[in-house]
Amino acid sequence: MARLEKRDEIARAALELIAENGFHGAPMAMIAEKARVGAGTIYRYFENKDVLINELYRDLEERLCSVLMKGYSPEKPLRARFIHLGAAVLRYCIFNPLDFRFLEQFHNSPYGVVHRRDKLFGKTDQKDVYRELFEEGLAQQAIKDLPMVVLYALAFGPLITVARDHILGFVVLDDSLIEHTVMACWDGLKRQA
Amino acid sequence: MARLEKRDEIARAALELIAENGFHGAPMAMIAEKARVGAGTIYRYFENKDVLINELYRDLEERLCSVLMKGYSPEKPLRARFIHLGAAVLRYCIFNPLDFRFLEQFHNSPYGVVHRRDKLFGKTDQKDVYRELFEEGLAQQAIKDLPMVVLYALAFGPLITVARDHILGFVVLDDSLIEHTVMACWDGLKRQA
Amino acid sequence: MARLEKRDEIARAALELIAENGFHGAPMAMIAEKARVGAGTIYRYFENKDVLINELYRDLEERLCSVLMKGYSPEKPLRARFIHLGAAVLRYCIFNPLDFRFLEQFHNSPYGVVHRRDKLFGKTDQKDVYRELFEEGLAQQAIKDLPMVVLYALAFGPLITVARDHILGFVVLDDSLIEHTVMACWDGLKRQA
Amino acid sequence: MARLEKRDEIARAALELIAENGFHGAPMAMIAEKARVGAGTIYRYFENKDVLINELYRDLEERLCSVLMKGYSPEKPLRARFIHLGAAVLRYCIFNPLDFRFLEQFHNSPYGVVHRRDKLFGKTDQKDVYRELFEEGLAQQAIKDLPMVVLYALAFGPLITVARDHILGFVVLDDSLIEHTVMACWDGLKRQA
DNA sequence: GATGAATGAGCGTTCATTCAT
DNA sequence: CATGAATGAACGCTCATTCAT
Repeated sequence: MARLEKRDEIARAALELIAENGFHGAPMAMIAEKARVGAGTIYRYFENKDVLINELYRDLEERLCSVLMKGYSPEKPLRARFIHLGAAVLRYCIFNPLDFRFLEQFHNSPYGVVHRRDKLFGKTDQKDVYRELFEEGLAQQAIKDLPMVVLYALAFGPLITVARDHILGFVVLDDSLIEHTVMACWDGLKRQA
Repeated sequence: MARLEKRDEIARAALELIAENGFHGAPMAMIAEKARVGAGTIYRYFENKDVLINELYRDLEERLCSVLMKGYSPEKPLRARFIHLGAAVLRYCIFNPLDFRFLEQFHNSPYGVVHRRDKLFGKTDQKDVYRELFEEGLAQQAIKDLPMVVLYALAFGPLITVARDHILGFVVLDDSLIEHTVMACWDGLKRQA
Repeated sequence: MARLEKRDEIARAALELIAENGFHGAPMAMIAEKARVGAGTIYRYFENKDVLINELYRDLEERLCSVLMKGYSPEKPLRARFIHLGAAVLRYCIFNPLDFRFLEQFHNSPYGVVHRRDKLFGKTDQKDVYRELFEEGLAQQAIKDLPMVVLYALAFGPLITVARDHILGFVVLDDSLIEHTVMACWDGLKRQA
Repeated sequence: MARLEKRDEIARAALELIAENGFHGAPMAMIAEKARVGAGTIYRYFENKDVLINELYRDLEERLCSVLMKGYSPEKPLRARFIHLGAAVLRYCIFNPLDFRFLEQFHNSPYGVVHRRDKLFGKTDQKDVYRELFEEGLAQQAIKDLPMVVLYALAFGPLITVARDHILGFVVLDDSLIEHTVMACWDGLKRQA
């Protein structure tokens, strides 16, 4: 098995177990077993459990980001772009429930806090398609004049909540409902007439 | 120290530690130490850690609920009532960050899932002021015709996100911003012209 | 409640719980509850758990001894006397399963060893009807010339085993079977032709 | 150290401590210390304390059984065979006092009750040399017509009692005394002329 | 005298991490 | 390199005993 394959095997196993059972329901030994490697082997690829979790998150963010950008065209109107992105996020979460569950675990933990702080206050220079979109909307006076953080909240807050409820079976999101939910988020963002 | 005082001492210590470090960062021994009682003492007041956590939640829910209803008048128009509730929730979270952090930990855990399921699908008969408000809004065709679960998401999703960001210091919510944020949530809910 | 009544209440509760659950399945708090007294109260009557257990045993031994002697007449022939005693022991055990279970727990524990040592090697001066009977049998050359300890074993070993099996439901001892079992023990003891 | 050596080290330590102090006087930490391994190591070899105890018993039963059968020839007369077995049991207990003390602890505990029930009422298909012997004796009308359970009691009850007393130093069993004791047990079993 | 709340050492068990093979 | 046996600190919880009321 090539080096990268083994790393992936471990990452997949870890993500799955953490998604299903939380950080504390995913002991390293269980991850090793699921990945069909020795327990010690994990430490050749990841310095320790914290590092493993953070790298898992990075991988996931990248994957999600590339999905979001598929079919995204900056020429379209703001609303259409927002709805494209929102629907893509929601669909990704729904069709990749393990990824979503992991993301939730991550965000709701000390890991997530640190990560979010870094993201909001520089420390990272990755361009953020949402930030761009919001800034453009602000410049055009198309969306409400609220702090960036609040705009994020209005856009993502409902999506995350609704995705979790779908995965838990509290609601069934079909294509139409996804669209309507994202449109409702837009209504929250946009300047009202 | 009176019985109730000691119970409260333990509850406060537990809530604080859980809020700050999560369930797994709040061992019983540490709770005992913080509450300045013996480790065994906790078990005179709470059958076990699970029960402690659930009672903490119950207490908190009650406290929050009574705050929400203070000054709530069912005669006011829908929008005004929604904004009253939303602003009250947000203010509570901001001024009681430990309570809020605890609530988040709780909701994002098996405890929370069970609780939410019971709440959504009967099993509890406490009347829910939000549900009533949404049902009235639906009947009046004032808010969007979406499943109850989605309405909750549109109403609470942004508030929770924004409350967390305030507590983490990513944004400062003053009275005006609180009001505007809640109004934006209402825009998300209400039927657009 | 008079002092002795309360002592008895505690003793009965303790015996019952120990019989049913073993020493470690009978916490002091549970004994107190069953005896309807405060946990601390037990310590007014018994210095500590060890003392309680030993006194329980003493009480029981006394009770058993008095039952054995009921209807015992030293004038009857050896065999008849032996059978009287053996059947009485067996019947007592069967009709007082809690007492028997307690005795077993006691004998099979460090308590029992100490007690037995004291009994065999003096330290106690209570006269022992069995010892007398055996000594008489030895003198008459009616029973086998074996050490006293072995004679005890031949007499009691089977009775204890069979009593336990009855209580556990592995066999049902009726009057006839009791008699035959005790007679078989006598066959073990007596000098064969 | 090889895997089996370490398992044995743990098993020996556990057996010794349990024999000397009972199940509750043999905490896992103490077993680990005596076996010179870490506390967690025990759990690589035995799922938990219950399993450890049951495996200890199994091992012991096997050892004892193989000793019993050494030199046992089914062609010999009943009495000779019985005496061979009885003397072998007694000798084993005397020369392996830790094993014997452990067996006693085991039999006098919930573990033992379950095990005995299974043994008496099927659930196990291992052939039992004693049962065979008794059945043959019954068929030949050589031993008393009593329930199997009572026959066991007459055969083993005295042996167990006497073995314990030897180990505790209350009597010294030499070869001659062993033989005479077992013969006395036979007298208890056999039909009297 | 009687109480029962409080204690804290001790229990069985888990698991992130190390290191000899 | 890869392994997985070994570790031991830490966990949730129990209970004999004490002592303020």
